[in-house]
Amino acid sequence: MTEKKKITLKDIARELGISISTASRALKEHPDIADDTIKTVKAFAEKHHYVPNILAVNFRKSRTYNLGLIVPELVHHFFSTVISGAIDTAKKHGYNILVSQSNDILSDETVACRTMLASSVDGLLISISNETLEAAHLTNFIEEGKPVVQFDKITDHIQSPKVIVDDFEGAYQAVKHLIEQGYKKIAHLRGRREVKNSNERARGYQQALIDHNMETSENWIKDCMAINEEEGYNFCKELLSGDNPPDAIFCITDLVAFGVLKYLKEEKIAVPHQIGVIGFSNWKLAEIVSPGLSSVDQHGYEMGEIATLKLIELIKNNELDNQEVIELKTNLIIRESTANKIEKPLTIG
Amino acid sequence: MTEKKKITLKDIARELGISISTASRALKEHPDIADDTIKTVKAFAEKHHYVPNILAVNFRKSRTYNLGLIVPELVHHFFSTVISGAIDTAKKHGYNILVSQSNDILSDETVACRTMLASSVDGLLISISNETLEAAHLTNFIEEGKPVVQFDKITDHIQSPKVIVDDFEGAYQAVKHLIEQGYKKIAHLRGRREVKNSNERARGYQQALIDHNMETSENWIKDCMAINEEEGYNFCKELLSGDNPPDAIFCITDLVAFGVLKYLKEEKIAVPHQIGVIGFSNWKLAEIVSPGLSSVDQHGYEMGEIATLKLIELIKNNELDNQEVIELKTNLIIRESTANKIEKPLTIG
DNA sequence: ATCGATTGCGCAAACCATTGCAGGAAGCTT
DNA sequence: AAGCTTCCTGCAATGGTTTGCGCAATCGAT
Repeated sequence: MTEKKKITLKDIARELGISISTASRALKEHPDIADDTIKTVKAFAEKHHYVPNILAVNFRKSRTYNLGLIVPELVHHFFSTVISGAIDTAKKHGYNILVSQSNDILSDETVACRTMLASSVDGLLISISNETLEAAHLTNFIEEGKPVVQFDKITDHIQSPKVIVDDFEGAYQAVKHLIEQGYKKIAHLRGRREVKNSNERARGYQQALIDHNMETSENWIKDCMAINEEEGYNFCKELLSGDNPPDAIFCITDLVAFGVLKYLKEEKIAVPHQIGVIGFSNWKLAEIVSPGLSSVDQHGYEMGEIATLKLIELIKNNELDNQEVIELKTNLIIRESTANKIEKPLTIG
Repeated sequence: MTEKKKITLKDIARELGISISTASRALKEHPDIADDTIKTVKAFAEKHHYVPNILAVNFRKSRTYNLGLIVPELVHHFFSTVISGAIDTAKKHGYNILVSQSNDILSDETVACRTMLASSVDGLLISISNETLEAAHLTNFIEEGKPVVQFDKITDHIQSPKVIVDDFEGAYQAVKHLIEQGYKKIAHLRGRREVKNSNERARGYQQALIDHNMETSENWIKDCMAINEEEGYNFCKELLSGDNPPDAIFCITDLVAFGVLKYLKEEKIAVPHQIGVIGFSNWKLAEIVSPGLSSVDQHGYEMGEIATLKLIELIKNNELDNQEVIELKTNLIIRESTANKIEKPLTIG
């Protein structure tokens, strides 16, 4: 195979009759080196396609310019959007991203962390699994002097910057919107009680109801465990078969909302006129299904960008005790599924 | 701040009064080393949490155990599924995956390749962009002695193993299915002419029509350039407004099919009874929309697995001239959107 | 002519693990 | 007792780059 032989600083030095250190410094335009020398060395390097041996550089500097990124699930619209933002941002700053997934299983997450640490990433971006209630595996990073930035699904058990979405406010706005559309009995298909985001959204839901003096009922709140379409379908059925059924449903995420929509369609219950439905996350599907699903956009790409920028900043400054919380605002995206009373052109934003 | 000081072989050697080489060999249970020594060294290493400096090891071995992975788009159901398979497989074999995206732009792809090469991945997994008509950036890899494995979207301009889906057969089966359901005038929203997969699918479409003596028409074939929902919508409109409109549409991908479904719904044209629709790729959405979209499953996860396994194999054997083509069979997934005549329970698979 | 500053460059150590080779020690055979 | 294994261990080089420090030469100022 035509393996191009790579030349090293040593080769340059030998050929040009200078020392290795001079060659090294010349390539970096070090002020100690004469312009002529710099020019010669650079020309020679160029001509012979000199590329520094990155492995040697990494070794010398104890840096890899690789960042670890762990998400619960890779095949997931929101997370892949975040990853996309992270990768693009990292690239801009000369970093690569090493991706791994926890499948929402703590042991997988721990292993992923270990692998990342072993392969010497310079820092870690993580959205924790549902099972992650303590954070020894994350503390390891900090102890090794490698910063961690959490995003979206976070834990307070380690001190690190956190980039999150204002789940409370997003939920509040979603429910407020339902109220403004004239819905009176608003149900919530919520997520697990151990997961902070779920609790925040549930809190937003409740606060909005209270602030607007709306009817509430424990029966209108259902706990989704798996957060999938099927749960949406089943809980919707359950909600509508009880007495005093709701006339609108706020779902923890779009996927659940799709299940709801599916059930309603099967039962020929009109959306949005008989029942309003709103999701969360603004998946690609939300704009594609009909009726279009109103949802709350979480700005995943931006979240990836910001978290990555923050991490790079920490690495550069060797900061390990930063605890900044960056909260992104959500965007209410109004589509047909909640266009109940108001017939005027839909507002977005 | 509590940076644990990492200990090195040197420390072990000093503390135990042996040489560095003995320490190194003891940890590897080298036969030259006395059992007692091995036990002592291991105990000491364990106690002080010795971890070999991976950077030094990489440097010494010129290996990183990192694999590069480049896809056109990250936020994409099929590709994220492939990535998921690749990551899980890599992890099992002690490799990490470095992910990057080309956005279907050649220059981005080239840059991504360069970055990957510079950061010294041990090999590359790539699905090329629509714009990639030559492959100098890929040849670079081979020249550096780093194997490349292509998957899904491939080019014949470099010699490398390729993991692909049998697009021809998948398309053939999809169209055959439409024919069997009694559709008579089958249209095809195809992809770009420069893209191999598109051509294969179009070929499968045509062959199926020919083999079953079906009516054909140039007017029933439309070229999608962006491969999005909008194109599906517009071309569907165009198809149905011409004379001799089709009664079934085979779409290059599910996203296009969703556009088609949307138009049909707006126009209140019944699917599958007036028009049958089938997609390709079996996106998550396909099972969620209603009517459920029939599609062709490409086994993305498996593709990721296989491509990664192949790459690791090449790396281990230092093979650079392998040109094996691994072709995965597709799965026809039948849902409501094509259930025209036949009312019996739907078969899947 | 001397001193001091400045400029340009090289020596060598350091980073850490790996490994070929040499050699010492102990135990065995003749 | 000399010679021969067998076992165990250490020396030292290797990989490529970076960097602190020191040295030499040059130049200007006194």
